[in-house]
Amino acid sequence: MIANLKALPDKTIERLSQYRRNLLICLSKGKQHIFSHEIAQIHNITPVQVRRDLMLIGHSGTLRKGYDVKELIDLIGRILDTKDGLKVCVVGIGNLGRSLIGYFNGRRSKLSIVAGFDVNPDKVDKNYAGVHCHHVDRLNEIIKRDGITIAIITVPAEQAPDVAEKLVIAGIKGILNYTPKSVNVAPHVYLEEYDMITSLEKVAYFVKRNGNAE
Amino acid sequence: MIANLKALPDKTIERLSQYRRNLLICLSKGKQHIFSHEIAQIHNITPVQVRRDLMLIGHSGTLRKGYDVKELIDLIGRILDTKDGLKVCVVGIGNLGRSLIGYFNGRRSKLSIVAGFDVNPDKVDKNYAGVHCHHVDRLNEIIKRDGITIAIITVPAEQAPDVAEKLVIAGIKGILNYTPKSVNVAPHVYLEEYDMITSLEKVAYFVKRNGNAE
DNA sequence: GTAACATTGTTAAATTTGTAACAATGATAT
DNA sequence: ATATCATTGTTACAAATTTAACAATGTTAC
Repeated sequence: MIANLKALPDKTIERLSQYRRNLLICLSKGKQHIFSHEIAQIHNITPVQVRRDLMLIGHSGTLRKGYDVKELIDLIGRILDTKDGLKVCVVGIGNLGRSLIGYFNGRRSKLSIVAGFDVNPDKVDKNYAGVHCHHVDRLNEIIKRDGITIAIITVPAEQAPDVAEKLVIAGIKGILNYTPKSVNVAPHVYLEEYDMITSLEKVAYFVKRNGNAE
Repeated sequence: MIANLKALPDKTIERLSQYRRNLLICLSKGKQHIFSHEIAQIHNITPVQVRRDLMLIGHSGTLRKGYDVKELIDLIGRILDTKDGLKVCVVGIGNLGRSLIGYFNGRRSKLSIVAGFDVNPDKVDKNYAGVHCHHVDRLNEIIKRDGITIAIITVPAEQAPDVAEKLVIAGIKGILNYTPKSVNVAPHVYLEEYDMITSLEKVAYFVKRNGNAE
């Protein structure tokens, strides 16, 4: 690895992922160079922030010509991706789980959802957008067999802590928990949690606030 | 309104929403008092942060007895909720849209999803978990008719900017955008964006990082 | 009744994140 | 050839958020 010895800020990582996605679209449209203010506009942020992020990853643009789109995509890839990619599983094949699988499939080459898990016998051994669904009882076995390192939890909230525990035992290194129930994991496991209800209540709060202010 | 004249920090709002959800569970189990460190443990945060949040909303606990669960729930309600509630619509009745509707229905009394929209004729005029799906062409009409103030966007990414624009014109006050495409809205409209791919790539980055460190 | 203690509420420090300011630079116009 | 200009890269500043420190206080144990 070249220069990313010091950890990049969380928020920069998030933005890099987003930059890349849109840069790929730009590239597919034949755009070869892009200015910081163009990237900024796409993402509703300031050009300064874009330049700062790119500075942090050590990318240099050309004065008056902007950044080379292809180079930038490659560099972000070297930061975000692993050489051989990582395998992901989804635990809980409800609407949300299926939505994630469908959303993802074929989009990002270096991350791939390779397995699903559910307790419902109607779902077990069926395929969802090309992903095979196993019974949760086989969690440990399949994760180890296939070398899966990342798991997404989309089961009913009550079951989340239990699932998380099993995932950690199975050797999972990163968890994305979409249930409203926070889970505990060993410190070496990276945990990211997101809860849609919270987001909606937050929006509601600010709508209420703006209304009061008028 | 009593004391929330000064805006509360974003993150505090998010946590309040989560506290309340778990406090309701505690209450239903008959627990009447709770300590800051108990709340903290549920949410994987520090007791200090909990106390600080509660300080900000002006709640007082009883020394050595903790916080009165019911009082706290009520106070958070006074901050987050509006008296008559707010109406929400979901634009895009795919897996994610349906997941949100199912997830939400009946859970929070003060926010209710009252309408869905889609372009697919197979979905139009059907019900999803009790929510009627209209054709997107009727967006403006229905939003105004029913007094909907909040919208969740779960359409394919390319269509997000266009949908957002229509929503703003229809008078929506808050938008929750779940597509990877960032949208522009007038400054008086509160916008929250979340992208699942970004979260997953972020988890992958930190998994990679932890691995390298070893 | 007194001392020890657990727990709260608050102020201060540290960290993280975003914004502004501006020098450096090379292309473009005249 | 020179001046102007747009744009980058970087440093310094500001705002938001988290963490630490600790005084205040009422409860419990003795």
